[in-house]
Amino acid sequence: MASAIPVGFRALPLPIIQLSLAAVLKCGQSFRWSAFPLILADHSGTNIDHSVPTHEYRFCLRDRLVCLRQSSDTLFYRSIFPDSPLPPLEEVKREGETLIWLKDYFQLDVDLVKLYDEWSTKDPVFARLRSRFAGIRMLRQDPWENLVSFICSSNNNIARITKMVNALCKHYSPPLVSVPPPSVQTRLPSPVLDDEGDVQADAYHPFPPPSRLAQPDVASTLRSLGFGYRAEFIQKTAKMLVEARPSSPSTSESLEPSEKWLTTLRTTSTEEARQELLKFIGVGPKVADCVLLMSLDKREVIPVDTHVHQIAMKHYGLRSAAGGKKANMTPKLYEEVNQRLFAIWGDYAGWAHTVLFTADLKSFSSYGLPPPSPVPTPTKERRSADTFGPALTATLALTASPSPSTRKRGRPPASRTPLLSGDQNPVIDTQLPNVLQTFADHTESSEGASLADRVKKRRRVAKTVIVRA
DNA sequence: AGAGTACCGGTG
DNA sequence: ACCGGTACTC
Repeated sequence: MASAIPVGFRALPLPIIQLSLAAVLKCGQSFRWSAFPLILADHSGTNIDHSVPTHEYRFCLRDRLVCLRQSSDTLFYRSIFPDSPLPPLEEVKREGETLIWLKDYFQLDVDLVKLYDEWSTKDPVFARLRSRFAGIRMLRQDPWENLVSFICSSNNNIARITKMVNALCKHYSPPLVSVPPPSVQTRLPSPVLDDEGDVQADAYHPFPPPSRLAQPDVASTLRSLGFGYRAEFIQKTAKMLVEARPSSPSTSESLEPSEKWLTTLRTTSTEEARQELLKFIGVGPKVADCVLLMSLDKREVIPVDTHVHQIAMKHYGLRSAAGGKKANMTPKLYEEVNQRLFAIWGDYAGWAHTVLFTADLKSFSSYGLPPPSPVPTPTKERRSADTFGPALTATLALTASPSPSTRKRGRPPASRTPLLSGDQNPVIDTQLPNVLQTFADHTESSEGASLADRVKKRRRVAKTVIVRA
């Protein structure tokens, strides 16, 4: 049965193995996507029909709410604006913009299957996972939102980070639109009586700009919102950013200068960008690396936390001097883990790391069998005891990591096969010209700088930090 | 320099 | 206790 296009949506042909919304939007990259079930869970719990979307996902941008649904071979999208409905011509134009945003945000010009193939040949551990954890790719997020979100992430869990980020948006930016949740389809023809009049619309708030969070009272307010000690971090970081690049009074609608500056770090070297990020309060090695990877195009960067450390020890033969479970994450250890994993995965190591990381989330331990299926119900995030499923005790005969001087980081994109096959019917998007911004060719000249080195130097002394050549 | 500790909630 | 870390001190 040819899957019907949901009313109001447009269709983009896209195999689910290239992008699994269910996995990617809920695995701790972005914390601002909301998910709605579209189908009442049937009691058997089996035989889920993947030709029909099971969920709708929503994300609030500056000027529009983006709504997504996904079937096994199609991504459905639509936008909702404060002033909709729009004139037909205007709507076509705006949906074109949304499509461009989608391709950029999901980095759809990167062939994920090709990457999976490459990782599989290099890494038997990955090869065993790939079928169960397909479609997990790196988002290309807004750097400012990404930075704030991951300042929140320190010593924290996904559920709480999500609450915090949502509270922050609700408190510091006005609602853009209010939209009722999508209607749920029941399997049986007898419709459950839903008091149609009572369905309350959810308000969607964009992410607030730096200037809004730079105000002094923000710290105490965020504290009262449950941010803990991160409240001060956020306010101080916003203040630093705004003071370094003040907004001119006239800029109203576009990005603030500080946001634009953050985005320019996409075209700088990884090391240079990292040093800039480490200047901010509340940003240490882990958070900096998350931002580098998730919004600044540094796809080779592997953020190392205790879980990644565990994974490296369990599956990749990492035996640290200070090994053992209770080893503190020292800069030295951080670099060890980082280097070991980079040696295995190479250029897109950060992307590979995210697949493994997601696979290690308990909420994804039951992530469908091949081909990928949506996550059952958002369960609580937790690490699974036996990660990666049964029989993964393969000890790897790992070759020694390349010396720091030989390791190459940040090479230009490798695989760029277009995924989107075009020409469908009018409602379906045809292949658009590739308007996506491609990565700048930031070939590293500073290969010698090890993480251990760069972590040593601390913020505020950063003026002394010179990127080595 | 490198190790140790406090920190804000939440979870097990 | 443990935690998807960081700032600060010694």
